[in-house]
Amino acid sequence: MDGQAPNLWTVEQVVKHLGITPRTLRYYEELGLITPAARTPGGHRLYDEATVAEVAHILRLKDTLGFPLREIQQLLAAERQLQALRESYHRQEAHPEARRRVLMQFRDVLVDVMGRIDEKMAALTALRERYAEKLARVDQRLRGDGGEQP
Amino acid sequence: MDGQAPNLWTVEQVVKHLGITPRTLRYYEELGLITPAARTPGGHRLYDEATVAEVAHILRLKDTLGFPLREIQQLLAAERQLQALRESYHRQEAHPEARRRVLMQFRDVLVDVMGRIDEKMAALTALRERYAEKLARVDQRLRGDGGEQP
DNA sequence: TCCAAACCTAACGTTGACGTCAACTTTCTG
DNA sequence: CAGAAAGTTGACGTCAACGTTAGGTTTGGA
Repeated sequence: MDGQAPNLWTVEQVVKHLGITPRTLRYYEELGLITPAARTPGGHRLYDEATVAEVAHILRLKDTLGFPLREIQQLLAAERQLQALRESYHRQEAHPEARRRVLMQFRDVLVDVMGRIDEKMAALTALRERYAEKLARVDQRLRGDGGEQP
Repeated sequence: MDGQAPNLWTVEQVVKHLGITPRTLRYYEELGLITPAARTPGGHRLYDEATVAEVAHILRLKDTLGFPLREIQQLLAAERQLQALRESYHRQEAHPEARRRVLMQFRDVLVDVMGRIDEKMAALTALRERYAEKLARVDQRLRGDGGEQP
């Protein structure tokens, strides 16, 4: 039922969209971060939108948070566990205790990540201020270029 | 004149203060990022407060901005150039044109760095929001733990 | 004075995140 | 239906940022 083709992406489309190389895609797969949604009869990888979005997310975590890929793997694992929980819930297979346990675990992961984000933001704010001050001084000296104290 | 000892730090003091290893300190020196203020008669490195602060700054740039050390080197070079300008200014050796040129160059560096900081902050804000939403949903499900829609 | 702890230089090793090449196979396009 | 372009697996190469080991020298405290 629902024979709708789920709109699959080729390797080339994904890497051009995200500005990466095929090697990166395969490396992430090798580490278990992603799994191509399908293969062509000949073995070429095909990705669905969700996986493309996940790769974009991985890149953000890596580049802006500086997380190593192994940690990102833990994070994604937790998110997937929650997703699995959501689905088991749909099928009414959720033992309330187990359900609660998974939710608490995921909560811990979330709190940890958000704490690290906040740390980064604080450090970035301090850095920004430092450079903003320097910039203000430089601009002042460039403007009133007479002979003030340095 | 002014024979005040400038309060020097040993390698051990620096690394314990900053949570790094001696190897890191030597590596940064190898790259030209820092220079120990002095050596003991026997050759042991000694650092002044300014250098310790610079190492702390390097670590922040590396960890929170994710800058590679070679780029940090450029940044520090620019800052030092400005410092040199400040000193030459004191000694009235500043050709106004050269002075202006250095100031403009440093300004460009500053604007570039601040732009990158702002990019990171924007990305971090988006990430934070994403996880905050997830956290809110999890908390809601943990609280009203009855049988709502997932 | 003696000795453990700290430090030195020089060199090779490791880890993460890919890059690159070889030798094919599949897929798209004219 | 040919040939170029894209993709496959497998393996080795690379680069940054240190870690580690070897073989000595210096230093500070009992």
